[in-house]
Amino acid sequence: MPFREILNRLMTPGERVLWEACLARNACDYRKGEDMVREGEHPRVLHVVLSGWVQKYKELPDGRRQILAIYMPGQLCDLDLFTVARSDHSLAAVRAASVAEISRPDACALLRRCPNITQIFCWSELVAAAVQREWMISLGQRHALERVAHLLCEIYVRQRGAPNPDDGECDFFLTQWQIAEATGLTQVHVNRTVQELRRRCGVELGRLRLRVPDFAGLSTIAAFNPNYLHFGEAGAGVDRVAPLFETADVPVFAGFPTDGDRAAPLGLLS
Amino acid sequence: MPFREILNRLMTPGERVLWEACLARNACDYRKGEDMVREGEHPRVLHVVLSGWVQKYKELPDGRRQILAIYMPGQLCDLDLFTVARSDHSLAAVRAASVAEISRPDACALLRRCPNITQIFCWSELVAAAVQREWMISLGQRHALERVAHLLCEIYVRQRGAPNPDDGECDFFLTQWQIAEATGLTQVHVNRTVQELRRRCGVELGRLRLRVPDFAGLSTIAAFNPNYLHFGEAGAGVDRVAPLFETADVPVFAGFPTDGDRAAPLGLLS
DNA sequence: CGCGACGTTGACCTACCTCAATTGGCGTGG
DNA sequence: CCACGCCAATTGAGGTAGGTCAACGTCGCG
Repeated sequence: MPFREILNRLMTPGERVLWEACLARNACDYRKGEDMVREGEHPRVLHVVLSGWVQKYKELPDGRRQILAIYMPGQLCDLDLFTVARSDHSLAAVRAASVAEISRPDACALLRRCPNITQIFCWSELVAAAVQREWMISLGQRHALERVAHLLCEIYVRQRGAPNPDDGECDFFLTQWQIAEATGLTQVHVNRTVQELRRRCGVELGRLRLRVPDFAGLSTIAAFNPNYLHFGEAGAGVDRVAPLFETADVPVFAGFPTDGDRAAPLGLLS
Repeated sequence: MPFREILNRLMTPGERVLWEACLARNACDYRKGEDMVREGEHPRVLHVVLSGWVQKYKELPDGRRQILAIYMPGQLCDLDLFTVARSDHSLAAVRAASVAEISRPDACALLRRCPNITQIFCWSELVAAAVQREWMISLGQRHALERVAHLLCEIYVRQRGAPNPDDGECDFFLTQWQIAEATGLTQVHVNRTVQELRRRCGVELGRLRLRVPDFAGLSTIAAFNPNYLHFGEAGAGVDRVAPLFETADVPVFAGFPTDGDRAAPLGLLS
């Protein structure tokens, strides 16, 4: 269930036209590893993946680097930068990638005109946060084998959808070095771990493809539970975001203080 | 710069009254470790910390547990649950804590009435995401000493504000076991690490307090850079969230397709 | 006074890291 | 079409940060 299918399902045809026109205005190509946004910069534009994958990462002063998220075609990478004076992370191409850059005014105008699009991206931002939490468990609690298996499961499911027939394949653009940066392991140890997965359930990794002949086996190793991806909830999720965007001067609940009330705050928080 | 001060600065007095009235409607007390929301449950209410700390966590089938975030008084713990059919994480008291539970209808009504409050919490959700990213670097890249030092720095700064006079103290409600669950280490190793920090820069931890006689030293060990907390940007940040909430039927940009246009989508995304 | 929760210590172990060299595939230029 | 060079994957040997297990100390509280 690739993200762009979700978008197609959630946008009206009219919205889709506006959205794609917006994307078409300014597309950029990046080479492998090239930075699109660097930590500390003032963000000027929003980035939407058109083709290839994009990585969000952060690095320590001494060069250690952690990949924080992977974005696939259709995904908006940095809604958060909309609201922040200087970026607290970097964005780079995983390998050759094409990315639409949307200027702030264009984005504002579009979102203002299509509240539904705003809601879709707010919702997808929440899903991205859920994915981050799942990565935190990997980094903090899972062993190397589980970590790598879990990453493969996630990437597979994000492209092919949840309950899958065994044996299938999908794109896979990360090098073993990048897997290492995403999982907090060493490139060498990732290599050994991948070999172990090959041995145990026939996973094939290479030539930019991932083949999974035994998804059940792989997801058992990973203790993979796809709920956190919130598939199948997209429509309902977006609807539930809606209340945040409605404004009305309604009474909040019975006995509620009115705006005229200028009583001192209760000082509840201690 | 505790979160509740930020709230006070950003809300109008009128909003503050409404907000606190909302909090006052239903306050609950929890004991140490008691769950407020369990993974997989359908979330019914939003939780705002009144006193004590709250932890967001997730656990693996075999019981390994990762603390994902710590919430302090004034913070809304689970805006994301607003939009989700079943929670993908759990919420529990770090130790005895008092928490306001806001029903969905109340929350909708309040947010509808005070868009500014919605914006404040959307912004704070973005900051929470930034904190999560910083934790990911800890989990993936930092050594034990750096990890624990970084956690202490964060907790200290979140309570006392950014540039601090050396020597100060603050609340500290985590046990060493909980520090271990947050940092992905072992309780035993956390103990040894804390002792090392005591030796190196005189940190004192105990009796629910954290004393930091040499913050500069501690933050050097941690390579702590407080930018990710986005202090001092709260007001501007909230203003920048605003465009997401404005609706208008404006032309998006020159040459933009109109709603009448029902041309097929461009098929840009590949 | 006794119990339970936290913190502390020691001995031993292993999952993963480091360093370093080698192999294989692929795109490019001759 | 081949040769070169680059990038990614692989292999080996040896080291260490941090884990495991188990016991003991200490503080606060009922």
